[in-house]
Order: sequence, then C-alpha cells, then structure tokens
Amino acid sequence: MAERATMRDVAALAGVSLKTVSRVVNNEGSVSPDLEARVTRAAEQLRYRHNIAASNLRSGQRSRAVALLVQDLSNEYSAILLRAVSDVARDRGIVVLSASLDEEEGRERELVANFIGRRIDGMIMMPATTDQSYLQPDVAAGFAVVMIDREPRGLSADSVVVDNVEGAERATAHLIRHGHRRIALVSDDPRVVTAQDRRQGYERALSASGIALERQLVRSARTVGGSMDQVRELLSLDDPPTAIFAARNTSTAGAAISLKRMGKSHLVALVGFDELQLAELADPGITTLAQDPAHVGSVAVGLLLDRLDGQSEPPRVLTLPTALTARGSGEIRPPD
Amino acid sequence: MAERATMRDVAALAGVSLKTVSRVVNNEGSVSPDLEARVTRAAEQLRYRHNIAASNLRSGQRSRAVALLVQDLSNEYSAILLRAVSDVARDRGIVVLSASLDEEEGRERELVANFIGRRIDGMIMMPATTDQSYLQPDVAAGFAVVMIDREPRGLSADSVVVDNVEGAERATAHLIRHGHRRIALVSDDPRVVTAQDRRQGYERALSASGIALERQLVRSARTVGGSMDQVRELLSLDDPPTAIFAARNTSTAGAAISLKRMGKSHLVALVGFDELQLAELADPGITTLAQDPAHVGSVAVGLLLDRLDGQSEPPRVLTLPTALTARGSGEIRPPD
DNA sequence: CCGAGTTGTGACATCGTTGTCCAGGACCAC
DNA sequence: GTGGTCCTGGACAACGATGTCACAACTCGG
Repeated sequence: MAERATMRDVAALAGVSLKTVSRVVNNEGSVSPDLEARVTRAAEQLRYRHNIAASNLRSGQRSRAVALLVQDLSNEYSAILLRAVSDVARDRGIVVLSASLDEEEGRERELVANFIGRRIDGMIMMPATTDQSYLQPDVAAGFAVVMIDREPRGLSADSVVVDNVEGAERATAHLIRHGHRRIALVSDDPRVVTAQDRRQGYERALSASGIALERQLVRSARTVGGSMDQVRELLSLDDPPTAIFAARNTSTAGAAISLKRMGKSHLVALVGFDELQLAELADPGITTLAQDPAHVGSVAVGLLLDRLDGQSEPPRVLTLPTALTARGSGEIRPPD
Repeated sequence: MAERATMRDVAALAGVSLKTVSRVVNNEGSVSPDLEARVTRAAEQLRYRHNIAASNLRSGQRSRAVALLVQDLSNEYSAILLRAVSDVARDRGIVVLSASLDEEEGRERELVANFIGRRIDGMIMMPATTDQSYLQPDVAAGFAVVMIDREPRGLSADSVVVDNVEGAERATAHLIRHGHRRIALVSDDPRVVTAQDRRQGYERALSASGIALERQLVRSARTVGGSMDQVRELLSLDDPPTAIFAARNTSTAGAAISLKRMGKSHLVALVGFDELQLAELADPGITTLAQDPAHVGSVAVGLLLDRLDGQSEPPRVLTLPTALTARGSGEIRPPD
C-alpha cells in the first residue's frame, strides 16, 4: 500500500524547504509566485493531503470538530436537530461527530471520554447521566458544553430547553377543555427527567380541574411497540380513558397506531408532545404540542460557537416555546 | 484558562519518566504495580486526558473514525442508516462523522477533503458527484470507501444498492394490475441517478402493458413542498391521473398530503418508493415499496470494516431486496 | 559468587506539521 | 559604495505522544 506523501516529500520534489511548503499550504503569502507554483504542482503530483491532526497538534489551534450526543439518532427529532447543527457547523468549517446514548450513563461517559481524547472543541448533549460534574475539569480547560432538552446538573454549562411542565399542562388542559375527565398518560421511562416533568404538568392540569389522578391511567414505555401495548391495555380496562396524552413522539406514534388498529381513532382523543412529521396524514390528523427541533439545534450550536469565540458570561438557560397544533385528534369529545 | 496536563506533567508528578506513563496509559504491562499506582494517581489528580490525535500521529495507527455522507441527514431514511452505522462502529470503538450533501458536487469534494485531511479511516457515501475518480489515490493509500444507494463511477469501491429499476417497475406494475392506465410519476431531481433508474422502471412497466408514456404525467420535485405542488397540478389537469407512483419518500409524503388536502386520498391510488415511518397511520395506509435502511447501514459498515481489516478482494456490489407492503392506498381502483 | 537470562526503566529519535528566528539578496537613498 | 529596510527562504525546536534500544537491577543455576 502506497504511503501518503508528506510536506517533506513535496518540498523535495519542488526543491524547496519544508517551511516553504507549509507557507504555501497555509497561504501565508510571503512566497514568490514562481516557488508557489512549483510547490502547488509538486503537491498535486504527489496527491498531497494536508494532515489536519498534525497541524492542530503543532499549532495548538482548535480541532474544528464538535459532537452531538442524543438519545437516539434515528428519532426524527434528533435527525432534524443533527441536520440543523451540521448546517451551522459546516458554514464555519466545523465537522460534527454524533452518537446515540439510549439513556445509558455508561455509554455517555465512554463516548465523552473518547471525544475529549480526540480533542474536539465542544459538544451538544442530551445527557443520560443525572450528574455531569465529571465534565467540570474539561469545561475549565476550554471544552464547551451545551445541554439540550435538560438542564445540566453539577456543571456550569449553557442549555436549551422547553418548559416541559407547562407544555404538558397545556396539552392536558386542552383535552380537559374538550370535555375529558378520564385522560391517560403514556410517557417515556420515568427515570428520564423530561418524562418526570411532563408527568408533573399532566398532574397539575388534572388537579387544577379537580380531577383525581388514577394510577392505572398512567403508563410508560420506551419504544413505539411498548406504547402500542400500553394503549391496547388502557382501552381494554373496564372503565377506559376517553383521551390520551402521549408525552413523547414515540409514545404518540404507538398510541396512534394502536388506536387505528382498534378502529378507535375517531373515538378516543389524542394529544402528543413533540412533532411527528406525518401528523397531518393520520385520520384524524394528530394534535401535537411541539417544539421546533431545527430551532433547538441552531440555537444550541449558536451558544456553543459563542463559547468557542471566547464568550465567558455565566451559563445561560434558553427556554424555547412550544406550540399546540390542533389537527383533529385532540378535539374529539368524549362519548355522551 | 487552565492548560491541559500532558504525559510529561503526569510523569513529573509521579516522579517517573515519560515513557513509563505511556506504558501505563497503554496498558503495556511491564510496569511494577507500585509505579503503576503512582502514575494512575498522578493522572487522576491532574485530570489527564490521553491525546488520541497525538498518539495516532506517532504510532501510525488508524484513527478509528469513519464518515457517513448522505443527501440529507434529516430524512428518516438517512437517520435510520446513521443509527445503524453508529451502532456497529461503536461496538468497535470507532466514532462517526456525518454530513449532508444535498446533491451538491462541490460540497461533496469539500467535505471529503476535510475528512481525509483528518485522516479518517473510511467513508460510507451516497455520492453527489457523477464521477468519484478523484478518490482513487486515497483509496490506493488505504482509505476505505463504500457507496450506498448508487454504484461508484471511476472508482473501485464496494457498494450496497437496491435494484431501483426493478423496484420501480414492480411498484408501477402493482398499480397497473389494479386497473390503472393513467399513472403519474413524481420523482426526485432527474439529475440524480436513482431518480433516473426509477423513472426507467416506471417506463418499462408502462410499455410492458402497452401504455404510452405521457410527458405531462411525469413530474419531479426535490422537497415535500415541491411534490405537493406537482400533485396539485397533476390532479387539476383536464384528464388527471388515477394513480401516482412517488419515487422517493419525500415525494410520497408530499403526494399523500396533497391528496388528503384535496379530499382525494380514497380516490387516487398511491404507491411510494422507500418506507415512511407512519405509512400505516394515513387513511388509507400508504402502500410502499421499501428497502430497509438499517440493513443497508449495517451491511455497508460491515463491508467498510472488512476493508479496514485488510480484505483486498475486488470490489463487491451487494444488491439488497425491496419489499412491497400493501396498506390500502396502492389498491384503490380507478373510477368506473 | 559468577555469568546468563529476565524484568523494569529511561534516553532519544520520531510522527507531520508550524512558530521562531536568522541569513542573505534585492532595493533604495544617500 | 555604504547602510538600512524589506522580503524570501531555511534551520531548528517544538506540539504530545510512542517505538527502539540500551542499561540497570534483579533472579537463578551451577
């Protein structure tokens, strides 16, 4: 296998010194046109590829790489987020690494260690750990961190969140306003902070209307399939709910599919937290209370780049709004 | 801002030589337990983070980083692909960079140059260029490339594809079998190779049944919104199509939304190429002819890792199957 | 108690690049 | 012709790490 050409090889072929090649490659300017042409030709001839890692090592520059750590890259929320982050990064010549944490603490620590070992400049993370104080020394050493979806714990870092409690309360109140009093909650794993917040919002809305919390109407599941099962069980209760608040996009998808398979899409109301790309296509359309993941992404990467540009104010928490879009499923009224 | 500790600092604190620290960090074994403990303690105390880039530079090891270049990371197809690639990579301690090309040749070349400059080990790519011969010298230097969705041109590299012509022909034939003769095609930008292939399959199916190609029924659009517009136009023709073959997931989504808004979901048949996560939720469910992106991803990364493990057979082309899933929209019969 | 073999440790060069600094030629004014 | 400035080019060390090799300090058989 052919070895890669280095600056030394280029210099030898062009008959100049190593440093002159470096000057040409970095466009430092102070090289005569004649020599510059010779160097450029030699580089092309040898298919020279500048080694960015070596360059960064020597020059002490930033690596121009950042990471995005989310729960699940295949979730459409994360996919849109990644796209938004990548677009902003690319405009600045920054590359993006990404990974899925699946809410596993060990995986977060392992991936973070790997990324920091590669000396990336910063990271946008939807944390899986409950405490991120282990990152404090790295942040002190200039590593930029922005949390999304959840505020940092034990770490001073910027974050971009939505008001999950308020949003869930609003979504649940929407169902109550349409006459429901038996409202089920289908949410994510209760260990997840956002799931706890959304449950709290759900409970607040109920108690604000004097509705007692019924334990059997509160369900959780981590996957679409799991949510389908929970909804099937809910609807076969003796006294089934007349409405469902699905606190996450996978829960909403599962609930909607279950309702459709049971032929109850038009009978049981459904409001989902988070957007679903094809929410409009379902029949009835699925009412959602959504945040805009592209906005979250661009705001988060903006905060990150600010820090890399030397911003040193105290950490900021940006709370983005959520919007309720009525499409039909959330406006179904309870039977008589 | 605190500078990061280096091995030199750790060595000084532990009172040993640099090389001994290196031995401990790399677990080379031949260090006495006593010294090893001192080194470990010093490393923790200084929050030492091993510099992987410097280590790779010196040792000449691979970087254990690969890239995934797709058209659009926010497309659910790409998101699932990325997730599958990441999962396999993570099991081997390999990190994944990703980027969207948006079918722009310049962006492909720019991103590839950046990634190769970072000395990543290999790349899985849905190419935007029509000719990838510019990569040949890098492949010769040990850079592994696997193409997905499209075969490489001007480059010997492995690829993972589906038979687009055959798939499109099968999808179109499905509509013909249900009695349609005026079948519209809504596809991606005609410069995209897969769009050309799928159009060819569409035409083959028509001519196999003696149906003349009608130019005005052949449309293309790059986005969901564009596809919606095309479908709206198609249905307001004097002699509108009774069925639509949407040759890509964004086209399918656009077509389905347009049909729903026009109240024609149950009147005009629709078959889409590629899966849509909520295809089942639409009313009627959307009939699709799909490939499995997770499978494409794991097969592609498998080929890539094989090459990195030294596999040197001639390039392979793996053709994966597509499956037609009837959900209702593709089985609508034409009026009268 | 010696010589051979085994272990553990460190000095040094090196990976591919860039920052620093100096040499020397061209040019100008005097 | 001299002295100063400007510009270009190159020697050298360094970034943070590891491979090579040499050399102490052991062990152990005889």
